[in-house]
Amino acid sequence: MPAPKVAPDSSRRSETARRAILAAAFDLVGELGYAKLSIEGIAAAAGVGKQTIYRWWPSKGALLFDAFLALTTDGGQGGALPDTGDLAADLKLVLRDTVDELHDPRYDLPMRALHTEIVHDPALAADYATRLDGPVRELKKERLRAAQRAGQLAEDVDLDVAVDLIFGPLLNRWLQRTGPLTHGYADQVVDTALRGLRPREA
Amino acid sequence: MPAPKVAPDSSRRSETARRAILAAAFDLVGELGYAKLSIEGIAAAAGVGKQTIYRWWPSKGALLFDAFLALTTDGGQGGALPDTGDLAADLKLVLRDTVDELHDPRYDLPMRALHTEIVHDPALAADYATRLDGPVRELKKERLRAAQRAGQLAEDVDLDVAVDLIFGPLLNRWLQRTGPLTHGYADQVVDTALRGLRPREA
Amino acid sequence: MPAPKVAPDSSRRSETARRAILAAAFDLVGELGYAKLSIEGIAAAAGVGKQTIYRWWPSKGALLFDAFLALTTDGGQGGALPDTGDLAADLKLVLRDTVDELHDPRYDLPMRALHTEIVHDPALAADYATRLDGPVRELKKERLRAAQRAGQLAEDVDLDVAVDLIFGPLLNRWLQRTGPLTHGYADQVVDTALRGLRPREA
Amino acid sequence: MPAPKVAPDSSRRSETARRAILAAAFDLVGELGYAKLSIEGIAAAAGVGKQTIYRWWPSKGALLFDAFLALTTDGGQGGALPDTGDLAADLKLVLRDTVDELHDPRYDLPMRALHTEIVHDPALAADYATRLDGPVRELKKERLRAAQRAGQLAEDVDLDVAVDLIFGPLLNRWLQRTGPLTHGYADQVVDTALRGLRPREA
DNA sequence: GAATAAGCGAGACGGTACGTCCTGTCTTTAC
DNA sequence: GTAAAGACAGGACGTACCGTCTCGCTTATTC
Repeated sequence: MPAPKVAPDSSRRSETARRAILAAAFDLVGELGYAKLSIEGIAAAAGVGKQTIYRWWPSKGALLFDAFLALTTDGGQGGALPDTGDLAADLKLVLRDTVDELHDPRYDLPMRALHTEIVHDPALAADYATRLDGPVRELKKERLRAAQRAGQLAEDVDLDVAVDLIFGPLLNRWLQRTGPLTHGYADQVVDTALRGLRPREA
Repeated sequence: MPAPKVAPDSSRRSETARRAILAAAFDLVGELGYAKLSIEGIAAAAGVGKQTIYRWWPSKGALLFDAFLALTTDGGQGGALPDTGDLAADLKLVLRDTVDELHDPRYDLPMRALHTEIVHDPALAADYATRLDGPVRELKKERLRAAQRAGQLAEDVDLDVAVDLIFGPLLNRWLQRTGPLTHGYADQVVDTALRGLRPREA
Repeated sequence: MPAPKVAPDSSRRSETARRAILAAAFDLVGELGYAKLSIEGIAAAAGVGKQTIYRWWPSKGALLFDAFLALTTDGGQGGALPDTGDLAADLKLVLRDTVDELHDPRYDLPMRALHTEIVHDPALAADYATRLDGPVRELKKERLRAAQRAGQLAEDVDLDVAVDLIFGPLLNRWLQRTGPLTHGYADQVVDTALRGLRPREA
Repeated sequence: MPAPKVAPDSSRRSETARRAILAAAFDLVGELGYAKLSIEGIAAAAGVGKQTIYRWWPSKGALLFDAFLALTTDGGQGGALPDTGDLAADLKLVLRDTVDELHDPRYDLPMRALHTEIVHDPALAADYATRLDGPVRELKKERLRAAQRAGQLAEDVDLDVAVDLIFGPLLNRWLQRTGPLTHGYADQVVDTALRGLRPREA
């Protein structure tokens, strides 16, 4: 074996530095955007040596991801989706909230940055699927399952496809700016996804 | 007026150089990926001075976009979507083709690169919407309109929303690698989008 | 013969352009200094195409030289050195004038630029020797010859060496800034050169 | 205080890099001449990043100067001028050596380059005066002082002026190529400077 | 007086170098 | 052995000019 690149001993790790780095990363990407974000800048803003970043994160994307995760976990509502019994209303509520969040400049740039890294880095994408998207998707599917039990959703629908249909369009429109991101659009997506495109049978 | 930054006189422009640059850009992004793509590299590969690139394109994204556009236009099928009378079958055909294309390494990296630039550059996004996505979307909507006339699609469906529902999920899954991108998935998306999520009324 | 690079037909030459170029060159080198002087800048300042400069001058140095020559010729006093019969006094007068001229910011930068080019370009140096330094040196030698006839200068002195001794030190001190350039220094040089360094014989 | 531009910590400086840079600079200017000397070229030849040059030297001239200084110091004879008791003979010896050195292609181009930079950069000129010209000039004056003590040089001669008269003409003729640079010329300069231009009194 | 040819302003071109910024590695010093 | 600090080799950035070239236009010959 040619020097297995011993993993750093995380027990000695400075929690202060870690937090400062994640905070600086999140702040800076919000200020400067993805293109102008640099490890050097993050290190300086965090009052940290560059090596401390390189020691613990394999890539800028991984760092960005952790910064996101820290944020989500810390203030995370973590809760399940609302269930008032009216599936359409509940979904519209959630999607409208998402619309609002995507309009928040505090999240806009960092999330765009994260998505960029995911697009180009399969390892990060896997991490994202496991640790961020996965849990959230599970909550969504849980709500849909409840709807199935309540007879509001077809039994034979693949829940992953359902989630893609309901939650994907918003993300697309936001990332690609193919159209305005409004509450109205959120409602239309929910209605259309639930009802389907075909005409009602007479 | 704040320094009008006179546009260069495009009548003097070298068509040879333009083509070499677009070809080099497309080839290089396919070879190296987005992260390692450099203007310097493109210039060298195209046998062109860097200034010739900076003179005519405002950003790496714009160049990438033009490279794409040139490709699409040149070999473009340009044609409308198939219309056999069976909407679901036709859509599945198109989506399956898209799946295959997204698996083609020749397009994978360049398209990821382009999408990245679009995510971060509103001006480019607008250009994309107008010149690439727009026309294609129009073709899609045309097929859907035909389906409406044939009574296969509800009259009151917003066609843009419909397009988003049908064609968006594939793109999302490809970009974010949230799941395998298969013909089966394409079929499921079409069926689910058309039929809707709700149980059939008895 | 491999394409003898036909010389341009100077009969068609635009006198307007020529003058504008020389004036712009002189002005710009005075403003910006040698290092920041560019052909492109001169062409722009003169309202002239770059090619018009490249057509008529082989190098930046040659152009600079012509600019100098034009200036000297136009306003040139051209006259001989003063001859009041008192060699030392006459030389001091001339050297003091030189000191003043070298302090004139209007001439300082351009002359430094010209000297730089001469140092590095033998062809230009030859031109300089023939067309600028030569005539002036001849006038100096003429004055010294008169002094010889008047018994104020040794008959066996090499006049070129004499000129070097009298006029060189000022130039050196100015170019290399090895000391202050004053009237007093000019006087000292003349006295010392004339009298020699040896003690008077008792 | 307007941005103190903190000086780099020279204790961390790499001696290897420093030496490689100075050597490369000296070699390259000898090969290519001043005009074609580039920081980029020096960095490449020295196997060094450009930044390492920009970090430690403020200008190309300063680097050139250090390259010279290193050379002089390393192999420097450092010694005083010869003193056989015969001032004229000793000076001729030294000047003839200088003539030979100025004909040595190994020194010609680098010295011309250095002089060019000095002419245009007062800060560098000051450095030159202090660290290179100064010490050498002191040695020259020391020899002249000895001559004064031996009664071979007038007591009231300003030694700086004397040095200028004796050593300046060679430099001038070399830089401006106003005439051939020979041993004979060196001898003539010494004789004329010592004896003066005036006829001997009967 | 029409044809032809040169000079002209303009500016795009393939290049080189600039000086800056950042990368990821390495070394030094302090804790 | 981690951390802050920062020098290092390397490489891309976007800009400025280089010297060449080609474009229409103007201006002189020359037939």
